[in-house]
Amino acid sequence: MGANIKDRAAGETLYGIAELAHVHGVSQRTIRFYEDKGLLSPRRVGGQRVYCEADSKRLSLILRAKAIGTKLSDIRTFLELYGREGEGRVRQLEFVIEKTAAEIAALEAKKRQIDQTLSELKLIHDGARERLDHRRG
Amino acid sequence: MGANIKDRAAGETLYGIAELAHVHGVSQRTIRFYEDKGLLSPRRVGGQRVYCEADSKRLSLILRAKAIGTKLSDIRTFLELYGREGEGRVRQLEFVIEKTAAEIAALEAKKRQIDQTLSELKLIHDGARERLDHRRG
DNA sequence: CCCCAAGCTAACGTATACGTCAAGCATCTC
DNA sequence: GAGATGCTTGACGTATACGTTAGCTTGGGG
Repeated sequence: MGANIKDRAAGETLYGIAELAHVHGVSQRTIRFYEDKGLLSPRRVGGQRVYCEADSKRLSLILRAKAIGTKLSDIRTFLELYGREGEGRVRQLEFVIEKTAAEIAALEAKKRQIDQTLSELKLIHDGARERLDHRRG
Repeated sequence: MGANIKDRAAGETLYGIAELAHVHGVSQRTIRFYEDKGLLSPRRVGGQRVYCEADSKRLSLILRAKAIGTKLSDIRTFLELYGREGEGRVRQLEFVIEKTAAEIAALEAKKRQIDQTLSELKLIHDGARERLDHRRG
C-alpha cells in the first residue's frame, strides 16, 4: 500500500496527489488550490494528477515563499523568475533583473524588521530570565 | 485646521484618530478595527477617541509585527509581553520567557527562510545581469 | 460482478483584515 | 439656521487561502 509509481518504472520518480501532499505536509485541497491559481500544472493520466520531481520542487518553493509571508499571487511572478531564468532575450532579462531587485529589497526590509523585533524580544526575554533567577536565588 | 491637541495644553502630546491615522499611514477604519480586536484602547472624550504617545507607540509595534507577517491575534499576546514586562511574579515571568522564546525561534526560522530565498534570488539576479551585460558587450 | 477506496469537479463555508456605505450627532462657518 | 465637516457605531462587501461536504468516476480485490 502507498506504493509510489517509481516502483515499476525506471524513469524519474513520480507522485500521486496523496503522496505529494504527505511529503510536503499539506492537504490535497491545498495542492489543487495552487493548481487553480496556476502555480502548479502536473501532467494528467486519465484525469488523475501525476507530479514529477520538478513539480515537487516547485511546491517546495511555493511553501517557502508562503512561510516568508508572500501572497500566492506574488508567488506566481516569483516562480516565473525561476522559470524564465536561462532565457536570453534582453527585455526578459531586464524584467528578471527588475523583479528580483524589488523582491530582494522587500525581503531585506522584512529582515530588518525581524532583527529589530528580535532584539527587543531578546531584551524582554533576558530581563525576565534574570529577574526569575534572582528571585530564586 | 488639523490643529492637534497639544497646541493648547502643556501635557503630553495627544492625537485625534485622523491625525494618528495620517502619522502612521493607515486608515481610520484600520485603527478602529484594531480597537475592536482589543489591540488599542484609547481614552474617550465625549465619545471621541483620544490617543496618547503610548497608544501611538503601541500602534507602531502592531504595524511592525504585521509587516513581519504576524497575525493580529498573535500580535495580542505579543503586546502582552511588552506590557507584562516589568512585573515580577514567577508564573508571569515564566510565561514571558516561554512566549518570547517561542517567538524568537519562529522569527529566526523565518529569517533563515528569507536568507535562503535571498541567496537564490541574488543568483538569478546576478546571472541575468551578467548575461545582459555580455549581450550588450 | 459488486463494492470500496481514492481521485475529480463544483460549490458553499470560514477566518482574517480590512473597505465601504449608511445614518446619526456635534461643532464650526457663513 | 443651513450646510459642511468630522466623528461615531453598525452592517454589509471583498480578497485571500484554504476546509468541507456532495456527488460522480474509476481501478482493483474478493
